[in-house]
Amino acid sequence: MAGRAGLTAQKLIQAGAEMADDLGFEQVTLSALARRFDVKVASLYSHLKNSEDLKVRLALLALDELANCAGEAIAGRSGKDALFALANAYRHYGQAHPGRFVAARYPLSDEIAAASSGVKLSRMLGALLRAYGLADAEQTHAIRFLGSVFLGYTTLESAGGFAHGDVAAQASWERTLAVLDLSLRHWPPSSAAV
Amino acid sequence: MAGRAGLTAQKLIQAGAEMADDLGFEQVTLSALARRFDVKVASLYSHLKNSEDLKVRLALLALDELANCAGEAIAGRSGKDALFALANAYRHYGQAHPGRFVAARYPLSDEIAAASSGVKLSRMLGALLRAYGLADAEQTHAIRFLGSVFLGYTTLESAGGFAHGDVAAQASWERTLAVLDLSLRHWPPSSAAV
DNA sequence: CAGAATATCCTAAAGGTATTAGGTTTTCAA
DNA sequence: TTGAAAACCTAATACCTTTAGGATATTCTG
Repeated sequence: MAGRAGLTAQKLIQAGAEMADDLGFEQVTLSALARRFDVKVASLYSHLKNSEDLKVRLALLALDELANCAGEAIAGRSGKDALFALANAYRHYGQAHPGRFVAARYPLSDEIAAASSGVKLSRMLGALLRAYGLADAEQTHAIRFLGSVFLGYTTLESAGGFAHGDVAAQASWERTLAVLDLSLRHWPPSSAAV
Repeated sequence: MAGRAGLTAQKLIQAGAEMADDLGFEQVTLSALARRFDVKVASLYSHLKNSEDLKVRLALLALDELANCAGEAIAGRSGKDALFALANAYRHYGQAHPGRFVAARYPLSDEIAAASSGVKLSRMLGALLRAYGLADAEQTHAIRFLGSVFLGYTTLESAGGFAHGDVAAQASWERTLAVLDLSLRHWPPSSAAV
């Protein structure tokens, strides 16, 4: 490798991730990144395709870190224990890395999403569900349900949705986890009405 | 009123909402809006404070429409019927107005959020919950849970999260509704573990 | 090791969006 | 009718993004 600043896509993404957590995902621009490395903006195009590419790679990084955290959390656990561990890992990642967490929700194309660690997360949920003994046909539904709750709750919480300071968010979270476990243990038959 | 184009904050917001549904929320810029009305960008500053103001007002419009839809849906219903009606209204609004739906998730400051129709939605959920006979202390938790599921599910669905085309999204939604009803009917006691 | 190939970084230029500071014209009301 | 207020404009500034093409350093190769 050559050059004077020793840039790398890796370094740029990493710096972008830190910048996202510090200043917010929307503040992570090519210009800001160039300033950070004391380099001209055009120079970044040797390492990144464009601005969109930067955001996508940040999303992929965040999804990967999230999947790793979740993976470590559920290691050696199963059933309710695994469910709670994964859920807590998910939530804690969002609290520790708010910018990356927003990045993880950046819309990806179908192909890119299919190759991302998002599918790892999805598979972990599937594996975790086996302990609950759901019918095969219900697996996908349950995975979607869990994903919805995790995404929705953490989004609301990180956006200050219910940070009124009054009722403890921690208590709501615990109730949410209990409800998830209860739902999976009593998963409804496919006769549900609209 | 004077001028030649007869602009109004109202008209601008309305046009912005339509533009959001047609082209995407992120495409709704002051420039695009000015082009639409064949007016110079600077002219918009007579009606809107700035770009942020536009987005906030679009968010408020969307939240208001959403609350109205939900309100109509639950009129004359209660319990499970009301829950399903509200949930379906929420989801259908998102499908009919994808751009506005994204706008509704635009982060608002605490004061603005407190004055938005988001609180109406929240109160509707609370009213709906009464039929389930939850303890007072559990109301807030349950509202947050429902809000999380609605937000999470519709976000994932509208983002193509599980639009793989294979497993029907409608079936997952029905299962989700059934699970919500079940959860509220068997709401766990406050002894939930972490 | 010399020269070629390549990757890195730069300057320059163009195009888009946002914002502010002024003017000019239109409308409305006293 | 005339003057204030509102609507709209020109002009200028400031970012951010992207492409084109040039210069320099590194690395590969013979």
